[in-house]
Amino acid sequence: MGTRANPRKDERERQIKEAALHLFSEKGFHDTTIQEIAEEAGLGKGTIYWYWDSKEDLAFSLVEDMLGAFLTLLREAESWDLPFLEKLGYLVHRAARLYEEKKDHCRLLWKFRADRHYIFNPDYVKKVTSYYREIRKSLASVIGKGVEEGVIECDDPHYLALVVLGIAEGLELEWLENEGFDLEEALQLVLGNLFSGLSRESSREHDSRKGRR
Amino acid sequence: MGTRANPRKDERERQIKEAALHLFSEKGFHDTTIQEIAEEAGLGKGTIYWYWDSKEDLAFSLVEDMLGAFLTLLREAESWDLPFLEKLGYLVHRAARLYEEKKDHCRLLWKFRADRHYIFNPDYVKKVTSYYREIRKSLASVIGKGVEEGVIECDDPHYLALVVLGIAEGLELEWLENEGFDLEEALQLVLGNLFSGLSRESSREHDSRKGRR
DNA sequence: GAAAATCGACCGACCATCCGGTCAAAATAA
DNA sequence: TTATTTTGACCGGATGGTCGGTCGATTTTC
Repeated sequence: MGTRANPRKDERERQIKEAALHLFSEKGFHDTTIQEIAEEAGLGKGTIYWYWDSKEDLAFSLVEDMLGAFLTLLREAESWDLPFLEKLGYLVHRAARLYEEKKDHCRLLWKFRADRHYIFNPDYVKKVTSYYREIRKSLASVIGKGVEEGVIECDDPHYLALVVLGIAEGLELEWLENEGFDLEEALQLVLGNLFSGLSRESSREHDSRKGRR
Repeated sequence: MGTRANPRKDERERQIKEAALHLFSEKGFHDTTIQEIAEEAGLGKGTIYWYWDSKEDLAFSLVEDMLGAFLTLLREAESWDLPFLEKLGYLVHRAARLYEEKKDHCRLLWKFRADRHYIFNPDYVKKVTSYYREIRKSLASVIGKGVEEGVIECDDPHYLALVVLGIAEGLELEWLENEGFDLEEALQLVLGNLFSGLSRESSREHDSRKGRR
């Protein structure tokens, strides 16, 4: 029994996601109502439930869009054939560009991040957590190659990945909250100095801080 | 109408704040109910409204406790009579200790931060924003003294303060989310390399990144 | 090719529930 | 007794999700 294809499916999903992204990123999960999303999309409330199972479900698809894009970039970076420091610089450039392109997604992730456990049910939380873990692993692998190359000294690339992601997130926050803040410039400044510190310290005999745990 | 002082006032406020801190920091603002706070404090729901005007009001007093403590530390630091790099190192030490002591406050601030505009009414938001502004100003002043001392080169201490706070917040997040992450060590590593980069670059002739906007 | 039958996208009134805040009354202290 | 403190039943507003129904488009039938 040939079920009819829905010719408007893509357009509807786009409409709804666009409206949801706009509202969630501005007001957070709890203060955005399905009613508002429907209104902004120019559709009836019930229509949203035709395409998604729940408010949670809709929200998650937006989270996944961003985390997936970022993870994809990192995976790509793992295979770039560049000297470590250049690779890192280019990665920062690409990441900053991605953030710029998906600024609303960034805002949304930020709003959801703190209490993702109380927005999402355990299954979704597991998925989100797994994205973050994969992101850390991928970055750790990039850093690990830098260690192999002998460019930096670091006993625990996974720890350093954590630090780098922390820096990135903190600066991302400043970028979101301060008009005119140049995210890429700040990242290059801080990470540049961090890694040049880690490489210099490995040639001199220095104190004990070498990105170990 | 000689109003009697309420001998239980302090104890009650402590009980309620303690319960609220615990619940807000764990579940965020929206998913914590007044009922739950009252239960955990071992009091009736109405009693909370004897001591505070609203849920918002109670939440704000906890935010203020932390922001106030941090700002006080920074103001103190402004008056320490130490060479810049030592002052900064000690400040990081003290800040890390404060965070450790008030870890639940940190969690709470973090949960509230993203959507403070939708938790608090405009008056409270103004107060919170003003705390953050004062914190930036105070840190910028500390950094400014480092510039005056000639220890670092930096065209815009206010911008650098933003970057440093971003780093601190990002690493704070990793610390909150990763058991065993040593916040002070990470901060010293990253800020140490950042500032030693900024001082080295000012003695050599280097490229254009010098913590300017 | 026109009428009839079927389908499925869409709608929005409605329901069940939740929760911040109120208040009258009870308990306690002075 | 009077003033203060505490309580929790109750109120009203809000909202996520449901579901019966509509209607235009597609398919079938003649």
